[in-house]
Amino acid sequence: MSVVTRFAPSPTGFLHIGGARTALFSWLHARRHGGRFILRVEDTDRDRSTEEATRAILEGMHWLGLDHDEGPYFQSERGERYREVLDDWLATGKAYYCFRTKEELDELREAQRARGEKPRYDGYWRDNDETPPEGVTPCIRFKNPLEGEVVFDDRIRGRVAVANAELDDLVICRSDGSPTYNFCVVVDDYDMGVTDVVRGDDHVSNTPRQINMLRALDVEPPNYAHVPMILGPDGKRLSKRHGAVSVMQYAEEGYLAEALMNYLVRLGWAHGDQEIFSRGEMIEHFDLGDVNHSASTFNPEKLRWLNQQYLKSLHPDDVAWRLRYYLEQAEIDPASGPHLADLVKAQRERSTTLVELVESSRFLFQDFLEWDEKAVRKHLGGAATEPLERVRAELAGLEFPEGWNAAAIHEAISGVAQELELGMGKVAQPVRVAVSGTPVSPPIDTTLELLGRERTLYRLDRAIGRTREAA
RNA sequence: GUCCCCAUCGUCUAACGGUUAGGACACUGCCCUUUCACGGCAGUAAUAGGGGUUCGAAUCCCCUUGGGGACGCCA
Repeated sequence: MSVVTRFAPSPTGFLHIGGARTALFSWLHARRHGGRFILRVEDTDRDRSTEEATRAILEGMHWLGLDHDEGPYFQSERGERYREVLDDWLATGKAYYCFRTKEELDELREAQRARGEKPRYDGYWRDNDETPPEGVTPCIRFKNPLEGEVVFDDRIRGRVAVANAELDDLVICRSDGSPTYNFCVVVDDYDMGVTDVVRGDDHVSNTPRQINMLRALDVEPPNYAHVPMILGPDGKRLSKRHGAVSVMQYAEEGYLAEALMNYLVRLGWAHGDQEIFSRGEMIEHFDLGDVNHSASTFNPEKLRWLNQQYLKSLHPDDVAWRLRYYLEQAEIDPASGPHLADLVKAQRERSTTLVELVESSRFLFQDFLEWDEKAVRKHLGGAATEPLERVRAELAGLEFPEGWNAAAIHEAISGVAQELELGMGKVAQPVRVAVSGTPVSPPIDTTLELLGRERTLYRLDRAIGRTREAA
């Protein structure tokens, strides 16, 4: 049988790291086996679901390249089908109306907790012919088996067993007529032919209930694979209300989708000692059976490292193309500076994100107004006047653009250093501070090549003004 | 509280009964060097604790401890 997996987020917020990894594993499993990957939006809770969240999730999936073969389906559009099953179960005694009010249930649970018991519905209306109380709109509950145990073989953690005595009759339809999550999942997974349910760890305890409902539907349950949670740096579970960050936030911060995917796939899964995986390699090697059993902690440092690895290995034109967006976000006109691919080649070894790359390159597009005072004191004192003037004179002799290249610039600068019997540092650093305002930039010849002749000479003049004053 | 699950360096992980317990991030040192990086080399650092099983246990079993999840007319 061909594999069918699904990702089924509830549209109550953005797509965060945890959800993205679950989606990735599910997608990978489908791709690995040449199966289909379905996207299904679980919006049965109409109060909390928003269209905006749906869009955000779709956007995140798209950015990561997690393409679906079917959907997105919306549970909110499948009401008729749910009603049909509900009516059938009611008619055949697999489900029943429950007239317990919210208040009664709260009381019940409180008392149970006080007695040290597991809080649960007491089954009062399960087999009850009493006349229903006035004015109470009932909800519908599923008749969970009272005896025996539910066993399933989790693809990730192996055999899991839960006694039916631990399970109560859960609400499958609210008193307002809307079906609930656990019920919809069961109907949908069956209708959509899902063969492998890959989902978060937090769903293990739902699984036995869902299996019981599947049995009520008279179908065999799918395979289940519960992937462990992702923890924040504090060791606490990453959730929407606790430190979870939208994947699109990473996009905004200049991370590459490839890097994030690579980071995510290695969180809870490994293939020997391999750290870098192309999309194809992930698909080729991924196996649910190799997924770890324990939760893992999100490590931003490693993500940064990976991002730089991708920055360095991707084609410069590709990176340059993506860079435009970040330049514009930083209010930099991409046309007002060096060729972007050349810029990428020069800066990617010292940038971990595209945002960083943009910031450290700003001086190549715009005149800087702020100087790094410490660097000025150190490198633009009176002693720097002569080297700077000499360099300026040499560079002024180079024609632009034919003679303006790193090799010629390097020759000019090292020539000055030799003439003045100074180390390269004594010449290059003043020049660097002069043109960038900081003590850090790519190799000075490359920096000047990227900056261009006109800007270079202007900034050298400006700096010489300062060194003279300092003298 | 009850049920379920989990446990190798600080972090991500390798090992699928026999290894000096390997790799990666981070950290430290050295090398390279016109700065910062990149890169190279080296180093610190782990099988939670206790019992079994076995010739042999990180690996299998039990207990303890610690962590997580679930216990909704949320998903």
